[in-house]
Amino acid sequence: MSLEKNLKPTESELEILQVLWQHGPSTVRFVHEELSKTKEVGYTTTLKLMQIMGEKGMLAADKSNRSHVYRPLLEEEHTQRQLLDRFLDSTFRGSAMKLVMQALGNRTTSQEELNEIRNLIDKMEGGNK
Amino acid sequence: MSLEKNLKPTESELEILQVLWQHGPSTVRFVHEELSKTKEVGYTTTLKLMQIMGEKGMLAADKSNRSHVYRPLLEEEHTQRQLLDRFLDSTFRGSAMKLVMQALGNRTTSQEELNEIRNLIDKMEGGNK
DNA sequence: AAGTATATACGAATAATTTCGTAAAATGAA
DNA sequence: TTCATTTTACGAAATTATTCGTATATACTT
Repeated sequence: MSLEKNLKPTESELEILQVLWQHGPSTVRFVHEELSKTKEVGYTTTLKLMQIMGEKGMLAADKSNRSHVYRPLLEEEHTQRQLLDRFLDSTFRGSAMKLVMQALGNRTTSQEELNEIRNLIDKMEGGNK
Repeated sequence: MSLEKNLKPTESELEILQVLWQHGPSTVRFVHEELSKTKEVGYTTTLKLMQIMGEKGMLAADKSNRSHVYRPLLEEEHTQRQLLDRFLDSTFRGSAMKLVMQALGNRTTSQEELNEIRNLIDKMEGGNK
């Protein structure tokens, strides 16, 4: 009975969600300008996408003003988690290990971040024994 | 000028690649039977997909026998890496840390695997200082 | 009020992906 | 050889995702 259905955002939808997660509730105009920073896209395209996302239950719109303000109904971590699970399955045949190794390997990760990860591992070991 | 172009396999194509990576060069029949274990799909659908993948340069076929034997032209780790990079960007806005934390958190990971990861981190720290 | 700018509504074209029917070729069995 | 089975070839339908043109509504400016 979760409010958050198992909606899998498409590539484009995810881009929009990212803007909303990062900047909070926004107008189509704002989202569109953010997207425009990294790719060529028409305004009505963005609008249409956000309307569709509304129908799908991914976004809610405050329509009290002329410029509707949209907010995400999907929670960021939850969605990431869901996408990660799928990705893990489809790309790494479920091996979280291989994924983590690849994600860390050949990538510069700060000392601080490495420590955070180490802490997490320590905690997990504690819980496992 | 790499032989391995920046081909992004689709969802279905990836499923086929996984079978080939895991089992080595195979006939359409074999791949199809593997896929059938987890989903409903027609034989000619699998065939068609593999033929398309051939055209795209993802697979090569040995046609000397009646049953063609396909092998992947995309290297597993390289492809995973490429997909991981995209996924990281689109889903975690580039934060490898967040991805790793999510991948490890709330997931049972064996002691052995945790140690491997710890080793990798140690090695990375060495290289960073 | 008239004109301009900006917003949403709506429908539909385009593109990408997946699916499969049907036919023809190759093989094996009766 | 004849019939049944399995395979590839080919085309196209069905589905999903993306894009955008055009119309209409709303607000702002002069």
